[in-house]
Amino acid sequence: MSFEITRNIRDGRLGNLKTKSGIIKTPLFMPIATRGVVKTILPEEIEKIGFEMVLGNTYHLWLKPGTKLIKKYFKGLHSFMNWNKPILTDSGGFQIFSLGERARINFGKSGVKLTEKGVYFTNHENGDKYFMTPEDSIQIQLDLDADIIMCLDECPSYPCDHERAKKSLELTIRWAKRCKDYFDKKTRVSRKKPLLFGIVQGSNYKDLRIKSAKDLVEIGFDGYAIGGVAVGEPREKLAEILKWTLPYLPKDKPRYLMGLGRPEEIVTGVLTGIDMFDCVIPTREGRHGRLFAWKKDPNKINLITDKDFYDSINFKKACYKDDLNKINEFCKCPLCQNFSRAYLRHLFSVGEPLATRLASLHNLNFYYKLMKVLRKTNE
RNA sequence: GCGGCUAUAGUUCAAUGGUAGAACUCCAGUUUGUGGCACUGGCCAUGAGGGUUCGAUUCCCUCUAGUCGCC
Repeated sequence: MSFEITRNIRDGRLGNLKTKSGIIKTPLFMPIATRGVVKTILPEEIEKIGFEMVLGNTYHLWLKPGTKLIKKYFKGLHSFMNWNKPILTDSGGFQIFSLGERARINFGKSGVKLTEKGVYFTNHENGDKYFMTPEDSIQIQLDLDADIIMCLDECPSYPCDHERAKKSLELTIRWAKRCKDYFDKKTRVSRKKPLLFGIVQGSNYKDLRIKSAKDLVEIGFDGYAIGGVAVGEPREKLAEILKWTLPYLPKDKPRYLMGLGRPEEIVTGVLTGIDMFDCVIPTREGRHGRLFAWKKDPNKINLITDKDFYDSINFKKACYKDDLNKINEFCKCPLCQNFSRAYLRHLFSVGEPLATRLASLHNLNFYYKLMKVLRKTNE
């Protein structure tokens, strides 16, 4: 397990991340395969675009189909979903809290209850009651045979006062220690160990972010994630939080900004020193008709100086009904190579599933190209 | 030709002698460790003419259009 820095981008790094399923280039973006599938997209298509790692979700996969099936009959998520490159699994912490709101809508109450030992929550789809400890989360992720696994954390929403944020991150730190202890015990004899990442919390308070980072580093992880970002705080807070936190994280370990983001936020992240990203934006917005388009040739863009490099266009709009142009002249995806704006708008307007597939493929191509350009920046 | 029925938003349908509602479309916005096609807003209507009435989209008459039945 190592993180080899090969080049510098300003304060950040460009490197190779070694996992048990292979060495992959950073900075990288992970498409989200919550339920063991990047919605509507085949693994071979993900790989063809260039992505080297996807994100699976402990929460969803635990509820359905359950780890018994995946572990016993498939020996892990790779074989189950037919993806043999690296997989990162989220711990489930974020979903228990973010989907608590959905459970509230469906069943009248969120059902989320935190205790020192673990968290009680309600399945947002059918109302079933569950209890998960930090140890459970690690065990599920080991059963899924992920390459990078995350500590169970509490992710408070915004706004969150200082006292609550402090209590929350202290619980997250105690849970992180338990995750690490359990992980070490369970992987002592393993030849191919996954990497275990800790998650920095602390809302948007400088002292708490620093404390969180220091305490995690003291426990010692294979990588460090920045969590609790893009939960409703003002956008300009992102760069601030990164600048507070990153100096306290070891330079020879990968840093992962959880859940982000928009293209310009990913640029900010890379330039500040983030190595890994994941986000629902390319796939979810694609499914809803919004597509990213380069304003100029991405191979000629300087992302350090050029802040206005793309458009985000809603192709459900009637103004594209008779638009015979390609979606984006700079894109090499199947949609842009073969179809018109009018055709895509038609597919969306009649609700054909191919619309969401083509749009997801397009946006994933955009995000991959963005990462590729960022890896070349200041080469 | 005779008789019945209908006429409300771009479309399909509500309601009412006193501010005309909904769904879809359309228009705008939202989506950040996934919501399987979502969410939040917004625009747009009583076929035409006359009568009764303080007031008619509503009741009455004529016309027009559609629709069904009969010859």
